[in-house]
Amino acid sequence: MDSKPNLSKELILKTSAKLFREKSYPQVSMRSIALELNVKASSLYNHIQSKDEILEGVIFQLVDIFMTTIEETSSKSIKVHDKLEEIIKTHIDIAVESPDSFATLNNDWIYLKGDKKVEFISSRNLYEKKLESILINGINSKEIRDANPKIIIYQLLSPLRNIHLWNKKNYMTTQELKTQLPRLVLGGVLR
Amino acid sequence: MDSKPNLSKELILKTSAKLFREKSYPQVSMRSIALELNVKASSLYNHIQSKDEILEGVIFQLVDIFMTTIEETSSKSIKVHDKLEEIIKTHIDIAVESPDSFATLNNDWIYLKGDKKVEFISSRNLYEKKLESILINGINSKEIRDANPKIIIYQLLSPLRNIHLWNKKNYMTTQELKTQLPRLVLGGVLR
DNA sequence: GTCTATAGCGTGATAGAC
DNA sequence: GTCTATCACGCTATAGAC
Repeated sequence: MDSKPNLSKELILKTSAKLFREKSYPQVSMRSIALELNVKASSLYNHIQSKDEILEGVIFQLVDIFMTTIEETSSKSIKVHDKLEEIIKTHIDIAVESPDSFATLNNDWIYLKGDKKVEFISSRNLYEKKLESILINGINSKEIRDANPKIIIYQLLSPLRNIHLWNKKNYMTTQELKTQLPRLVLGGVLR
Repeated sequence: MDSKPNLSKELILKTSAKLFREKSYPQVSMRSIALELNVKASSLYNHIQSKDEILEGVIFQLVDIFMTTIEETSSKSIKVHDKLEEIIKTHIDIAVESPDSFATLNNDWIYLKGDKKVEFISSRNLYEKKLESILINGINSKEIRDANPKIIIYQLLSPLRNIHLWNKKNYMTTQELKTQLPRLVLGGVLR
């Protein structure tokens, strides 16, 4: 950012997410966010109430998307295999489209405070419950290997929550990710 | 810790790792470490030089173990499948035996500074290189599905680096992890 | 709506008595 | 080797001029 842009909450969130990803939330000061935006730190407070509010904004923008899409996918009348593939592709889409917020969501949620932290953890638990019930359906219908569903969830979600790391290094294209990842991830799950 | 123990560097590292895991490195003050040990913060400095040194100690204890074991596994004359299984089991062992240090290694390495951060990243890259060359051997010998090795690494390492999270919730026993995880993880990889 | 100046606080670390 | 006291610093956030 060289010239002085029109400051807005949205711009502050976007810029902050980039810095949070690079250095993590506690290492990013209000001064450093302001510097990136070519203003003084005190100017930020005309658009946001606190540093916490920035973190909450970045994270819950994505939480809302994840919760909406898992709800939609859950309620579709399609095969379990297709539901899982849809979930995987949604993760890839979000990680590719908003890599900074995605990284912040996954790395910096611990720095949420009070109610917001509780809300985040509840949402995450609910997401995992939805996924678990899809998996249990798949186990019952013999579409999915009969293993502990908790382990399967962990086996599915761990790579998905790290896509931003691996994608950053440009080891592979988004297209390659989208074709190879579902096959590879689901290869150990389906039967 | 109720009574006053004999302070030592080892005890400080162990106690700190527990706190780092709970709250992350920047949120753990020297005062809070001291409180946990029933001493004053200034007393810690008779056993360690700085807060940074604590983090480095916790992390590199495990880095050394990982680097030694990957080296050993690499050079064994066994099937690729068995090498991968050994690597997975080593991760489980370390995560079960030293969950606090393991969590700190995976979550808080970004807070390393200067040379130590560089050294950490080099080690991690070297570890991944070793794993990659095992995988490439497996692809050549047709033991492993022909996919982008970088994606396979990511698919293998992501769950392994999160074992402490899932194990903490006691969803499954260590034994269950050791039997189910390799089968599940490798199911998508082997052919 | 942005600025300068500063309040108020918590931090890592040190000096020096015991 | 542990303590009390304290320094120096960087942080979030606010007050008030423009």
